[in-house]
Amino acid sequence: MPELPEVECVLRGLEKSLAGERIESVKVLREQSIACPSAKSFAKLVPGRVFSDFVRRGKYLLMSFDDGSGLACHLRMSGALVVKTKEEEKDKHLRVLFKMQSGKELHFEDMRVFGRLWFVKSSTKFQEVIPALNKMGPEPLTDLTHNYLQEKLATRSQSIKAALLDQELIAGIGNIYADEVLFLTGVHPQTRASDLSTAKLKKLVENIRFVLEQAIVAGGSSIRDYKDSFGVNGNYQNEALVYGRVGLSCTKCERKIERVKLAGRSAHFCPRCQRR
DNA sequence: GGCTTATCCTGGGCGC
DNA sequence: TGCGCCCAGGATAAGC
Repeated sequence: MPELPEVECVLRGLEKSLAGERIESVKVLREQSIACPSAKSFAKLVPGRVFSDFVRRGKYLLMSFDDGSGLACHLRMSGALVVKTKEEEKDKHLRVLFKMQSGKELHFEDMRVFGRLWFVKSSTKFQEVIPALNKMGPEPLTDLTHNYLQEKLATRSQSIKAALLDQELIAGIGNIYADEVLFLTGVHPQTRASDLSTAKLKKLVENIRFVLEQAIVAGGSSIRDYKDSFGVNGNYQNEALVYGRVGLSCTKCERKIERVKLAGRSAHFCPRCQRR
């Protein structure tokens, strides 16, 4: 499931493959995948545009065209943007097909149909069409500091796990990396967010950077449904320390990894290394 | 206002 | 083999 590192890997791949490419046609196979405008308008408005800039904000992919308009995408749980040739086999979960003038194809595949695409006119900013972008917290790789977290978490009574998943607090962290970061920091996921000491917050920020950077280097995670823009699975799942390891031994102390339901999500932790 | 829970959606895994 | 149930989770709406 794509989080910040996976989106970053997809973005880098798309930039390599599609910069300067002109879209010839668009076929929407599942109308639900288009958030804005209507699927019909989307298919009519996008052809003829040329990809120029590629930017990531949190888990959003923001792709600008040379005329100032743009294409935004959120992969949600199972979405993938894959560049293929027209000879390659079409995935059965193909939702939107972009054909380039050069013969390349961009496939938006999405098994669970949670992913969304937006077309943004040249006179409009991405933030005007996607309000979530206005409220999004700092980028963890570049702008996050422990002072910011300390200030924001001081009055939060919710769990630290729920807080890490809040995109308005920090952009881009999802369930997998939140669990990994908390394990490395030695913090139980159910710890009250306001209870973390300054030292723990400093360590938390360091570990957020470390885990996300490691995951990008590994090409993202392949736990469940993620693949990059070349259709290749990542390698980070081989390095996950707690996520998806319920009942297996902790890599530090050999206690069995446990799982609890928290904020509607499963939280994986070591009961000895992450005491409440 | 802060927080939790339900909802959307599909396929894989499991038990019967 | 086939059926039904449960689970996975990001964003958002609804409810407390």
